[in-house]
Amino acid sequence: MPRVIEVSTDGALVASAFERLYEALRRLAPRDGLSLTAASTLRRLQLRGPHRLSALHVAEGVTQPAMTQLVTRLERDGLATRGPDPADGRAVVVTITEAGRTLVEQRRDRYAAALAGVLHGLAPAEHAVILAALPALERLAETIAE
Amino acid sequence: MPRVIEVSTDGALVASAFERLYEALRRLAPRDGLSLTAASTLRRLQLRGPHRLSALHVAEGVTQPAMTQLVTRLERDGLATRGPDPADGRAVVVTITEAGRTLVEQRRDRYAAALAGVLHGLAPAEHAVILAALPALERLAETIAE
DNA sequence: GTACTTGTATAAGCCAGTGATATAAATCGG
DNA sequence: CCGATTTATATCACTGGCTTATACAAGTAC
Repeated sequence: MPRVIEVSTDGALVASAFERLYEALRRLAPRDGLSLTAASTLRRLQLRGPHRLSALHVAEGVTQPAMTQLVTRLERDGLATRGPDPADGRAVVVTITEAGRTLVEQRRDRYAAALAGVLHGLAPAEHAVILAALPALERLAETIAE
Repeated sequence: MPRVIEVSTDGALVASAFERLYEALRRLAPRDGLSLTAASTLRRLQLRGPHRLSALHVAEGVTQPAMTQLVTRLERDGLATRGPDPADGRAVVVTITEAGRTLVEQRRDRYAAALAGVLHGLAPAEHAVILAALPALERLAETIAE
């Protein structure tokens, strides 16, 4: 049974806690008709600017047809636009619209408000230890994202 | 602009970090054809025993037809079974199968291994501060789940 | 026992993903 | 500079997973 005990124990501990946290965060997420991929793609477009469609499909970990269809829906809903790439006639450049930015900000605001409410229900010490762990958690996320 | 500054600032901080963490964890999740709801439902059945279909749909936050269909797929895939409720002729009791338990455990193991690998890449101090925050994060998850 | 309520199922429709394939633009070897 | 190949995107057919609306059978209340 023993095999790299320390690391695998930590992994199991963290996995168990993160499984529950993930489920909880899923329930906290705003229900405004954006799929997880749609929300993530919009955030990416807002934070890091226009992307080629192929860059988006790789970054979001979905197939290229899935991203083509997602961009079509985003465009139809006025959240993003397709444009040509002056440097490559085959490529499509996807850009977030003002409405898209507004939606991303609204989602973040609502999410933040919901989280603030929940944090409020914790003991000050619990609150503090979570705040203290945030930089490490962001590093963890960064590491996973490669 | 200022409105309950302290809490809303914490909420925004935590929201920003959790948004990224959530995305990262989503990428880390095993791709074995189980939807988020399917995985969550199986975990619930494993941890807390058989449930009536109506209890599952409420707990998982989906509509009743969605749960009927999910249970149908779980049954078809041999991961759960439908049974009668001796106390109520209308009700259906859903029970996880051995194959279902095995799948849940495999997922958790793979998830734990992946997380352990990532944690390994962090500095010891980061690792430690995350471990220290786990109980508070579990409490947070509990609070969200009501 | 009729009327109401509750638990589940069915139907129709949209969104979101897949693999296979098509097509146009770019690149490359001769 | 031209045919062959590669690259970027789109289209097609299909499945899964969710929704609302509705049907129906079993329990409950009078």
